Amino acid sequence: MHRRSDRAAVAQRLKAAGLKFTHQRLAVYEALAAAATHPTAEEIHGLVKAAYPMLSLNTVYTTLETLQSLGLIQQMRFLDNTARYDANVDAHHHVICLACRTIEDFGDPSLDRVRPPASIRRSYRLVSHRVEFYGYCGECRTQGHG
Amino acid sequence: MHRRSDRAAVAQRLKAAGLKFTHQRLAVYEALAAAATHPTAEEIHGLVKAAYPMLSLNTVYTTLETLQSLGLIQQMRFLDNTARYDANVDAHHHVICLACRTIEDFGDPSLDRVRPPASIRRSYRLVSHRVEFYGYCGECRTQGHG
DNA sequence: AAACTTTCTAGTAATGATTACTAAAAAAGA
DNA sequence: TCTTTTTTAGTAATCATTACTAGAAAGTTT
Repeated sequence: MHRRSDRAAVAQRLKAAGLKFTHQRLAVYEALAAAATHPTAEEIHGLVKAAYPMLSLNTVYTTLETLQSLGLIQQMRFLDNTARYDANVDAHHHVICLACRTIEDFGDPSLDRVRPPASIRRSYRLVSHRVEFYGYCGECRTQGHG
Repeated sequence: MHRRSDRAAVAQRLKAAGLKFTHQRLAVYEALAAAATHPTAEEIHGLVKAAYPMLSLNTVYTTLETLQSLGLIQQMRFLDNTARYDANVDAHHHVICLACRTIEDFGDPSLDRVRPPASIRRSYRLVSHRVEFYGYCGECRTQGHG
């Protein structure tokens, strides 16, 4: 999840877009790339503050927006009204636990290939898709939820 | 979309749950059932106010929550940070236009049958899933967006 | 490296969506 | 009708996110 090339990729993409390469941008990106979960802006802020105590939540928001516009990360929304972020921009899908709301990623070539009906394909120029599964994870079930 | 049985279904489900059958609840449900789009709470409020001018936005929120907990409607979130609602609780999927953000429903039996990898099926008790396609609708493309 | 130019950050304030609280109104039952 | 309980409408509070701006940092030129 945290290859050495990531840092270079961020620098390169920022440069190509005429943007500056800053500690804050790298810190936000690396925190997200290292996270196994899909943190919210506030959670990312908490992660990064250990190393950069004065980095503001506001900067986390603008940095996430910047990284997203460069295609380095993606934003997604599930059950709650907070945006969650993911440094994995490859096609992948999600399972969301309805009890603890944990979100797990997985890849699946057969899900990558699904297509909508022909009528939809005719009227839209499609660029991506995503499959979300909802259920109850093993841990929540052993605790009697779901 | 607006079968006569809907009204009776609402009354019945409310009764079964020990809740009261009110004008407001019916009005919210019927506005949503009649809508071809996936309105936000605020949009529903706008729709309902024509008939019930003093119905508050607050009541729309609590009513939507009530109807959702009874399984009569469903809430979903896509690109923006507002919840959208749908009276269609049957399995169905969505295409979202990245330019105008319109959301279109469609049914597709083959998409209803997709399953995640075995490892996920082993660890989760799955209850539902949903496929979301992102792209650009015909109208936006003729206007040069996407 | 110093000076210069431009972009970025941090802080505060503002906005927008949603929830909390509560007195008064409406529904359901006796 | 009277009583009991739930619901509504209104206001205020909260949470996520965006707007604005002066000072700080990055990149560039000398």
